[in-house]
Amino acid sequence: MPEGHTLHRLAGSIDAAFGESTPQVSSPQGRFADGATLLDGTELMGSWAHGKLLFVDFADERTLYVHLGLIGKWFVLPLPVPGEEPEVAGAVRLRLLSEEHVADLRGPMACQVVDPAEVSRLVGRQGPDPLQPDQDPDVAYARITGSGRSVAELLMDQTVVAGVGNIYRCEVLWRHRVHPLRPGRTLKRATWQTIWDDLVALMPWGVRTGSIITLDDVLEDVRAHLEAGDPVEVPREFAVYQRAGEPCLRCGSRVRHSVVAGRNLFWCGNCQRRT
DNA sequence: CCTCTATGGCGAA
DNA sequence: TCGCCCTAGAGGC
Repeated sequence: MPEGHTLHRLAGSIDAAFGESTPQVSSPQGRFADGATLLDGTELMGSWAHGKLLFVDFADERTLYVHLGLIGKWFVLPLPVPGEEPEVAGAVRLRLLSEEHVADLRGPMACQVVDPAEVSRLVGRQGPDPLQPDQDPDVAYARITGSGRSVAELLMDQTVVAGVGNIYRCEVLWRHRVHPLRPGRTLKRATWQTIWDDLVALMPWGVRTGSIITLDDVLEDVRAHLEAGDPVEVPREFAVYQRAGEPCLRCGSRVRHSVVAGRNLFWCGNCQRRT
């Protein structure tokens, strides 16, 4: 699940469930025992994200920094029975518990208590985040334009753009007909601006729904349901991601696949051009 | 039961 | 470029 939208959505959930309260903090699995002890009994001020980095601010300048990595998951749920702690299932690194909510964190790549200087350092290394206001896409373009690295690689580099993962990467390149293996230096400023604007438009729907939406017809459907106040179930449909060998939704040509820098890359060999 | 995979990222070679 | 870390769920036998 974890591309940037997941973390921003989580930050919102944690804020809503635990903001300005003092949850019990524990580490049922034991691997975050010291950190849990440090935070337990401290007021949780609020939660926020930059790209794929998630922060939970506690009092006394203590911040919980979490990176889900590839397989981490954090479930924030209302208690089935208020006031009654649910049993722990699986390897729960960190649990937040209030009278009304529980939040179980499993399998994160990073889970640690950091000070404000470390927060600045971590965020300072990140590129602009399409999910936040007042971000500067030129900071990203400055790193793209001179680079011999592929556009695919650059889009996944969190120091270039923060929050884009493999799905948004593959899909947004398809949407703008950009071949993923083009060197960054061949990407025109206007094309980058279009890609950035598209991420700014698309990713909030991921935050809203909890699912990555990159197909316009899916987006229209979801928008209509939300406006009507209907419950929405977002179909897991993509243009190229994990569709190797299937026909491109735009031109019918076969979707290509290759492993680049250890990650699956998908694109249409016909309508995504190298030039 | 086992093996494989995943929307990440790090460090060693 | 590769191996490795973290976890759960799916699929094969």
